[in-house]
Amino acid sequence: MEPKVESTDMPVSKSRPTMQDVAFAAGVSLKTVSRVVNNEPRVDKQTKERVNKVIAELGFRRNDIARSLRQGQASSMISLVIEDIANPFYSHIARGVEMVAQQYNYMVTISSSEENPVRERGLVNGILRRRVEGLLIVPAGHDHSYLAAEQRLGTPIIFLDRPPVNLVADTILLDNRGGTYRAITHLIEHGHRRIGMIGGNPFVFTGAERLAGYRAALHDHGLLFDPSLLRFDRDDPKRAQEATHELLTHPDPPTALFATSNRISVAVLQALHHSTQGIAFIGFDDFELAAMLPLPVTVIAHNPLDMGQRAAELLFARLQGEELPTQNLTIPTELIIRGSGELPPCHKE
Amino acid sequence: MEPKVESTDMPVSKSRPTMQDVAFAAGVSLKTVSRVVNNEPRVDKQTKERVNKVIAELGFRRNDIARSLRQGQASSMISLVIEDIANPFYSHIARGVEMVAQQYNYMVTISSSEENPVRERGLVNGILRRRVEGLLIVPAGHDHSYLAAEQRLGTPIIFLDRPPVNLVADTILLDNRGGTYRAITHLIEHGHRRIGMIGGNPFVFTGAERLAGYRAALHDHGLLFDPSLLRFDRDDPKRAQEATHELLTHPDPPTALFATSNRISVAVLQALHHSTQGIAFIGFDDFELAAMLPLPVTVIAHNPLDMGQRAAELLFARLQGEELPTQNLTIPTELIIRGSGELPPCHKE
DNA sequence: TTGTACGCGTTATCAC
DNA sequence: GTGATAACGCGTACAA
Repeated sequence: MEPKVESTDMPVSKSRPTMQDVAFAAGVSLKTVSRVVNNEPRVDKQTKERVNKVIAELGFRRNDIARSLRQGQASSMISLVIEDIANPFYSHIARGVEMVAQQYNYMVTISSSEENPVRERGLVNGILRRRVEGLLIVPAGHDHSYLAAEQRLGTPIIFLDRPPVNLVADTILLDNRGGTYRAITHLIEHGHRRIGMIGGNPFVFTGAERLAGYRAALHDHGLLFDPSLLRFDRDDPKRAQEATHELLTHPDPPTALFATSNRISVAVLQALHHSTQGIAFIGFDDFELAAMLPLPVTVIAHNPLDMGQRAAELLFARLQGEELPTQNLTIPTELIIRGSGELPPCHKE
Repeated sequence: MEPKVESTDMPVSKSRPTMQDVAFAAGVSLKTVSRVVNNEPRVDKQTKERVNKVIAELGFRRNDIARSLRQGQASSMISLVIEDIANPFYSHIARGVEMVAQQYNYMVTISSSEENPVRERGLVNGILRRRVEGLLIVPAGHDHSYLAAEQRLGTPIIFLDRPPVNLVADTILLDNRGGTYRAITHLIEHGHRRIGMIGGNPFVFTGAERLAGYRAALHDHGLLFDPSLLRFDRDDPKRAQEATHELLTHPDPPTALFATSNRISVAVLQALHHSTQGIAFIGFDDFELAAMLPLPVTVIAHNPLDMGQRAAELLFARLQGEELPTQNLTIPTELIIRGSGELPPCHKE
């Protein structure tokens, strides 16, 4: 296909028109074009029209890279680093962030760290080299002291879902411990004494907090903590299903299960699907269709979209120079009773 | 050149260290620092070490904005414009795009158009002003001729899920018509003669294609096309549920339903949840837990992550100068039989 | 109202 | 090996 040549006296070149080109074609100075482009007040009506016409003809578009270089650091971009955008928890956070960013005419870059500290650091370095104005991060790494210099230079950095390590920064967390405590207590109140828990990495902040909530609930109700009822590092669906089977065939099996994330919940429920044992179940994180399964699923729910919005709002407040002390927000959780968490203990036979 | 009034000594305060600062502190020239930073070959081992030490001390980070200004348009960023990142269909596309982009050390900006042409255009303009190197877009607008100039300047633009209007560009689509044809045929083969369809906007490309597939399947099997069995503009869950009830209470009701998207499927299934009528159902798009509902859901499935990957791969091929004719790819769909689509017709009583 | 000169932080060119 | 100088495309300060 031949590119269609348009009827201009300017040759259709392969290079992008600049303000200089526009100025030349309109017979004005570069600065005048700049004024028109940026809607500055003192420009003659006719000059403005002529310039705008040329801009349209040439298909000129302001180069925001050059602009932000000149203006300091106004790249009008912020970045979000999460674990995996395909996970609904993170995609809802991303949506919340983006909604706020659009109000400010900012773009958002989104990168998935895949829970890999090395990758995370590479991503963050790339982001900062591009001089984005702010960073929202769900950290995977275990040391964020390397961000201190960046913070001092004025780049707002906000941690979501997990706190920073070796760094003081704004942080927005879920009530992991309280939510889990609530879930376990709920099961205990329904008569359960042996409650299995299937989770991810127990050394990651959220994992540790949820484990702490589990232990606290047992302790406060005078129940024994039995490590043989716990399975960790089960973020992989296959491994979560294996864990489920292990617990079901435990010599003294649990009568209830608690899963610490949406992904794990789904895998566990799949494993339980063909089981005839009516085992009680509660999961951390709500998920679509939880209410429509044969046995509707009781969950600890929260609002990740809100989490993203509040994080972004805080970021923009800082970008606009508001002087706030370091913020530590906690998003509340809620027990949604649907049926699976209210089953009574039912011993195998 | 003479007056070097600034930066006599003093540790860095509020301003970001530049190569100039590093050069001064290391007692070398600007260019030498540049060589070290970019790992250029001809630098003395010792000089390199010294410079690197100063870089670490000062916390210097290359300014990629300035770099890309100088280098032409190497912003190392591409952009993805979709309808809503919180929708699993789009978040999986995004994941696929990002996986490929990471291999090339590119960042991805993601923006949600919310199916609004005006917003879409605003987003695209902002993206192009920032001199992003390539654009992947699920278009909402009905005229993309304004992108022709940008294309000629060499920016690869790839359309996903829907084709461009008034523009020739690479396009990656689903087999909407074929998938729908397959679903409807499947229902017909199971004895259905009256098949309801609940969809979104029938004038959007995907909607029109799916409707065409529906009509073709009916026609090829000698069945009458009855418009009273169709409901459109039901992307909103509430409205999809209303549509379901309308069809269930139709004087001569359908014995099977087809929903044209994941969102609509979920809403329809919720509406059917408390219905006692055993109506057959197939949905376009697979979704998590479809297999685990009381009546496992038969769907027309496809692979959005693959769609994102292939789009991104095509984009990078073009960025690297490969001269290909305009590509028109189609992602295949697959009928996944789970039970809901195999119910026989069951007349109300 | 409009134009000139310079600087933003980096890389390319071409000397030394 | 290393360094001086000129771009890149735009905005700021100030002059005309």
